[in-house]
Amino acid sequence: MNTLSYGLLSLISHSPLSGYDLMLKIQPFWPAKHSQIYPLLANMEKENQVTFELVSQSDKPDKKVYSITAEGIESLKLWLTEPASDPVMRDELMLKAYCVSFVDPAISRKLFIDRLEYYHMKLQRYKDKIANIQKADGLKEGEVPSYRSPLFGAYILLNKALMSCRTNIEWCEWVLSVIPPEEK
Amino acid sequence: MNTLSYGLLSLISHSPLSGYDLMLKIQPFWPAKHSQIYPLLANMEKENQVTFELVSQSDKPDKKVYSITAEGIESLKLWLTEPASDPVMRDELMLKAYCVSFVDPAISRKLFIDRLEYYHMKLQRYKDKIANIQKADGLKEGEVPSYRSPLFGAYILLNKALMSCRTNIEWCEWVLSVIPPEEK
DNA sequence: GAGAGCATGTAAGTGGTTACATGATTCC
DNA sequence: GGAATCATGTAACCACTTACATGCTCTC
Repeated sequence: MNTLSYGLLSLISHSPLSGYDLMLKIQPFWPAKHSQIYPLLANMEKENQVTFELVSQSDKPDKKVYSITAEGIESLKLWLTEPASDPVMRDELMLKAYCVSFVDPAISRKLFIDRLEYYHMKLQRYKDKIANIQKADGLKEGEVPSYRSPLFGAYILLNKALMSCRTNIEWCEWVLSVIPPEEK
Repeated sequence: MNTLSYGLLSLISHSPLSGYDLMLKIQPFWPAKHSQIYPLLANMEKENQVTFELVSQSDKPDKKVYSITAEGIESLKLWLTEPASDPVMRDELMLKAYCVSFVDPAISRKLFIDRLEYYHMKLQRYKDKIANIQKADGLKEGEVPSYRSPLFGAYILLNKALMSCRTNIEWCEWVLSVIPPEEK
């Protein structure tokens, strides 16, 4: 059971999901490819943390839908009592930013303009998701789901994503404002 | 030449550094252990991206101090013209946050209190560093080094670190304000 | 019929961590 | 003498990515 396994278990704990669904859902919090996820699910099934059910679909291929077991819930609770390890952020733009002085402002600006676009795209997606949660829980704007609501976790996470995204946008715009517009 | 190699090259481009120094300096932007860095430096030396000089020290063990070559500078410039790959963030706290509802508020609170302390520590370190840069470049509070200054990159990066840190602190405090204080 | 999305898996290779190994120097 | 920091390296292992492989279903 590594960190990604616990992450998958977290998602499954809220509602049964297929490996494919898990792969899509976990991206914002812990990027992982399907090739990493499927073997972990098989292991967790062997260790009775999850069970699966084969679900036939008429409009799509069949799938394995995983559910958490009582044993899995206990593992999750135990894991939550342990301190979280330090966050790891790896961003090539940070490395490039360190030596932008070597190249023309136009080249530097492009890096930050691209990144700005990336964050604007993310921002819109997070906004949509948070609106969905509020609709699902019948909440008004800015109202927070109750601590015991299964949506509480998703809500605080989306807020974090939203806040980080806005900060990143602010930073990119500031950097663009301090890079000279042109140079020959 | 992978991303970490270019990151090392970025740092070396500003001033000659030993493998040990590089290991310490690159942590905030691209965490890496010495065991990963030393072999990459040896490779880059073989490919004439960097050269090293053995420096004897009286108060400390001898070291290899690496400098960038003309060829290395060209590689850096070329790398800067390529778009930066998407940032990767992996934070165990995000996964735990998703299922905090399963445990008592006291256990959840601890996770965020610990993280808050972590970010406060970081914040102080970044503040100190930014003050050092402004002193080194003879700048006033809020004044930005010129684009061509070798400190420009470090300055914008430290600002990013500072802003992100503050946003994370804000988020942790908000989460603590929406987790009920106790429960029996 | 081709392409895109859904769905699951394995194999090979790279990136990154932990552990092993050594040794100098300084401070307590 | 022991612990901490500086300094460099290798080996084994785990995490992660890319590529290979297969097949269903829907839309154009």
